[in-house]
Amino acid sequence: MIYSIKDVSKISGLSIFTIRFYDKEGLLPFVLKNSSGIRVFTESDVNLIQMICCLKNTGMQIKDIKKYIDLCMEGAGTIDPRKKMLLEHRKEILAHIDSLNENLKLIDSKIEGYDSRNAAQIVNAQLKKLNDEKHENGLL
Amino acid sequence: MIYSIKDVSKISGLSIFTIRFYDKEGLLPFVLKNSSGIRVFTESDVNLIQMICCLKNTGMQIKDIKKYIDLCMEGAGTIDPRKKMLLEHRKEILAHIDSLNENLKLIDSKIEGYDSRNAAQIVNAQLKKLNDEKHENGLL
DNA sequence: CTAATACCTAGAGATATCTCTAGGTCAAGC
DNA sequence: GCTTGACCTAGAGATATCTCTAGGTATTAG
Repeated sequence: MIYSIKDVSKISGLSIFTIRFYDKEGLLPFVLKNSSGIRVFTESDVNLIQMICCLKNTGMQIKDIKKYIDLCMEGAGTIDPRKKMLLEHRKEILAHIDSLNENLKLIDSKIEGYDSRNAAQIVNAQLKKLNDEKHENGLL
Repeated sequence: MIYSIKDVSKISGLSIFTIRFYDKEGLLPFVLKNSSGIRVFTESDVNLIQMICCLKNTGMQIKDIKKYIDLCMEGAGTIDPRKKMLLEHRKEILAHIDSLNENLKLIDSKIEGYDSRNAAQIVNAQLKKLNDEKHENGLL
């Protein structure tokens, strides 16, 4: 099974422009071209592109993804440094998740604050209404 | 207690340049200047800046943070839309965390794959060594 | 044969977010 | 009075990541 750039765009969610841009940046050295100069993607190319998306989605910069891909192209001898990169990146993702959860606390407390302020406003409005009624009834 | 821009930089982790940039972008309409034109930050300014950092750290764009701050400046009447914004943003953060965890799975499986490939290589090396020894000993 | 379509490259433009520079003001200490 | 240091503004420059345009080629359907 081979894929056109359009196919890969649909599969990966990257725009065609972005795929070409990634190629220009050296992220896709494994993608071959046919005799007319058109990119022809294999199953394994698509898998690698999915991995690139995965790294990108988790915040890895293009230049670092390139380092990883370059290691992949060098063959099985680079499994150790590749694994090291992924473990390092893994740590950063976990730290990022922690940071998001931490920041979420402040946001949640803000939301709660708004709830209680709203509640206070409602209570105040009700008290005011009661008070007004008393005035109307000449009780105060 | 009042703070200089340098103090706020230390407290917030933002560079002085960034604080001024945020002010230029309209994120800090609450910060007053003294008669010499120097920014003077109050306790509550610092708190709001922490909130801005929190929104920024969780991926909110500056133009959206500005919308939130503008609502804050309008007073208590905007609590509902502010709360709505935060709830919406909260949802996005949770989705982002989910996406990170999802991508993490692929990365983890890749790391595992490297582990087993490494293990396989070690086994192969050992088998090769045994084989070589047998050859040396004339057993094969 | 021609027109439509999908692809190509090189390079310009866009976007978001800083980051820094130049040139100036102002207050404090010597 | 002068220097030093922290601050100011306006605007240029940097960075990362796309996004698009112009101009051209190859394939295919009518």
